Amino acid sequence: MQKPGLPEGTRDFGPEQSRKRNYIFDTIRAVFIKFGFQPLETPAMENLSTLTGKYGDEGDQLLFKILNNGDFLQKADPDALEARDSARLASSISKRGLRYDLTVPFARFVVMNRHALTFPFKRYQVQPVWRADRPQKGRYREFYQCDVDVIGSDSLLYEAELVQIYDEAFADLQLPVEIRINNRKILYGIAEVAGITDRFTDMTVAIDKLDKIGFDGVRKELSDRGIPAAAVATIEKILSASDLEALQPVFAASETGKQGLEELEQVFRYLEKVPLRNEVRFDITLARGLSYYTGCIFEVLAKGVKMGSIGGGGRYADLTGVFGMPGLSGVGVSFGADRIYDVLDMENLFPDALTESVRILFAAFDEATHLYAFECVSAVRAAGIPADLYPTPGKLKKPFDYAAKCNIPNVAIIGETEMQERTVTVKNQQSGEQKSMSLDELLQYLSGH
RNA sequence: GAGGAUGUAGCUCAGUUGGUUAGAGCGCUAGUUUGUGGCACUAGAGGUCGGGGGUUCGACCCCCCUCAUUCUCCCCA
Repeated sequence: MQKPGLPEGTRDFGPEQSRKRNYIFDTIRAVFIKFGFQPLETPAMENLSTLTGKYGDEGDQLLFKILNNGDFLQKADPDALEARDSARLASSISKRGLRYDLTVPFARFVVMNRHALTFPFKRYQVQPVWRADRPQKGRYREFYQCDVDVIGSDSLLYEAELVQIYDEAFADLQLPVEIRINNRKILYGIAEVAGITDRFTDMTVAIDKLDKIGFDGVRKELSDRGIPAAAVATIEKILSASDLEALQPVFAASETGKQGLEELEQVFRYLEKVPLRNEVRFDITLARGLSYYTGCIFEVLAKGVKMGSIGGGGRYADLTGVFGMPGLSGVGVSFGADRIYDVLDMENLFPDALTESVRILFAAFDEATHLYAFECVSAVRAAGIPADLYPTPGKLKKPFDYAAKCNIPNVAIIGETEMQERTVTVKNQQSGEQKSMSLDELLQYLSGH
């Protein structure tokens, strides 16, 4: 006999967890649909050529690769095999990999189906993704993303809609969040003003850590990355500006920076027109890792909870370009369902009703009454009410025990008398109240209890 | 990729400086007037102590190796 186990960083979801997860998915999906997004599903695996080079060097290393079928070593690169060079060998023995996110497969889909799509194309996608990261708290190797993207328009209307979607979905989930927004062009403008456009990435990585390591830490990080002291001083001065207005004079010398400012102002002009239930905040230090973002970027943090971001996204001016379809701008955001689950669980924010499986359990005493009970449970089900029949007739201890453990609120007792009178005796598990009623009365009773 | 922690019953964990037959709680099964659950009581099943090697008269305990899980850093949802 072998010991059963699960691969590192993956999990089973039992009935209760699944119900809670579906609650999250359903809530988010309903908002997506309301905003006019259309469903899309893509395969778990993609050609590696589709995935590699889209997420930076680190991302490439986190891709799960799938071993080719058949006698793959026969066709393996003999030199790489001899040299034990895994990186080089991989391409000759693996041509497919598990998807790393939902955005790149979406871009591939758009390019392949451009003839059939009407732009701007709004799609949502709720599927698992896989990353060969070292698992830890709030980080898994298999996790779900709920993505919404619009492709084929550079209108800032969509940035505003996506903020609204975040706001509404988290309000529906009763989870207070802070939605942070920034613009890649503002970050580039900082680099321009500081005269270090060649060190743009180093700069963003460093200032992204501001709320974690403070100004002193950022200063050190910038210096360590070889950015001159004068530039560090300039950056620090710009970072201390907390609102958009204060940045106006700073970007007098940066066309890109100015443009970033204008974009954010436009987004806020839209948002001023609608009521929002969560805090939306401009955060100049927000950077985000993925290299394809070009305009607005977003991040969502749960308030008062120690957990990484539970959502993020941004504008990418030319994601489809690598697949041979340039000039198509897109913007999208993602909900990290598994982290949202962890936060809702920690904060006890799941609705109580989620634990209920069926409304009523039928229990009978012998073969004859069991048959009548089967008739009854079928009638209840036919009325669209979830119901169950305990499989073995006999003493009532077992079915009552079962009902208690499965959180079933009503138990119907079916005995000789009930069968004769064509009634059922229903006990409410919570109040202990018990009464006899006809089947019609039962249906009415159940729709209320 | 770097570093730490933990592996003992189905689950959560005790286990003395190394000493006879390895424990508890929960869960499970069966009972406690054969038409009534959560509670209580009684009885019972269930472990090659992650695996391999070593030290020792003797190892759950000490040493080495290995596997698995988990946490932190990097990075991310």
